Amino acid sequence: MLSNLFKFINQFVDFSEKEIKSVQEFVQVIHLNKNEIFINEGEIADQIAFTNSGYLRVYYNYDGEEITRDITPLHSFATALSSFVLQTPSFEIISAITDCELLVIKKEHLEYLYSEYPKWERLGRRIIEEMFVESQRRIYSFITETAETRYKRILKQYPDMIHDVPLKYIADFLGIKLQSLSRLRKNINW
Amino acid sequence: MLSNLFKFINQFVDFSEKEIKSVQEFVQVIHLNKNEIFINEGEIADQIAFTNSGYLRVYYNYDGEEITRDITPLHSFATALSSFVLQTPSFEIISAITDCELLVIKKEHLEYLYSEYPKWERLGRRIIEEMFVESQRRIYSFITETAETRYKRILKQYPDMIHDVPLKYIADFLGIKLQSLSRLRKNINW
DNA sequence: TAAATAACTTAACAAATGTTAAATAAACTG
DNA sequence: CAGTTTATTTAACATTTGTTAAGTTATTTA
Repeated sequence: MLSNLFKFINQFVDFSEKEIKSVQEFVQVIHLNKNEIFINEGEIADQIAFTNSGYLRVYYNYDGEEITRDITPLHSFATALSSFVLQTPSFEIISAITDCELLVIKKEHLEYLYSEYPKWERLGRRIIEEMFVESQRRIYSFITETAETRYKRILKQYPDMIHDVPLKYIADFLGIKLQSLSRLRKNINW
Repeated sequence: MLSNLFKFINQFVDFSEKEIKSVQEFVQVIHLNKNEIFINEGEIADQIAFTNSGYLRVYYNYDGEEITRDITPLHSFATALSSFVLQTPSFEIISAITDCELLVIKKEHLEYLYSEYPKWERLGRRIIEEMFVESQRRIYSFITETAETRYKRILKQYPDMIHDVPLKYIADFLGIKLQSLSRLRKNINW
């Protein structure tokens, strides 16, 4: 059940048997059905999820419309980040695009692990660093690439995503409208 | 000399006198003239800078052109992040837009502080979290806002920047061409 | 200070993306 | 399976941004 998580974690730090054990009492497995909400608007995000299976999306309401800012790839972490970090009410909503199995840990438990096990603090920092690098990469792609190139990049980087995630969410993720994505797909130049 | 840095640090953690002292032996003050390079392409970024005064830009060569991905606000941290984190050759270049005074710490010293003082690890994590939140905010603005709105946001968020930073860099930062920024400034709708 | 370079603006036309409004296709639900 | 909802496509026209090629203004340097 936790093996994907451990595989992920071991990319960043070497955990002893005991340190690995330390997580088990805090991690909770939850299942979300498609369209179920993990973190709602106005709530203070007190949990972070590792996606064991399925896709989540991070979106927010803007002018009466839902705008998807992020789609979490498989086996990655997701939370309403600014709410989680600053403990302020979330303007972001996180919900399940497909049925999901999540490994969830509460912020207070994470803080406990941070203070009790230095390697956990290190892990937290390394994961955030990694997410930050990816986020910067995405900014690059908004600055230099066309929507078509960004779309091809998704196909390459997350080939499974296209099967399970509706195009309207992918369009948002790319920063264009659904209709523009549809047109772009038709005229795509391989 | 270090007071801006301490002010910045104390937003995130409470350092004791002794912990504050721990930084002083590792922080080096350097001055860059306008256009001088702090981290070059191909180099492995082994330092991170706090901008005590002046503006840096992070850019890279793309198709023979320089593309500015980031302009560091005053009193913030800058490095070629993915190179610094992964210790791989940097494709990014960091250079001084204006004369700069930087407080610089080497990665090895930072790692030492991380391992020796848990609060430093915490500080590192908190600062990265903060940078990550800002980076996500920027992705939002690429997805939902027009270039005009993004430009107005810079004016509001960093009112001094406009005096010291050439528009060509700001245009890159906004993800548009210089000429488009110029047109947008003319037609701006307040 | 004159010449040179860099920064910024303008304009005409091209390309990309948005908007509105529909039609079709696919997936759910009773 | 029929009806309904959701997903996707298409098309015409509008708006935004890019491209190219100038020009003007400001700043730097000999």
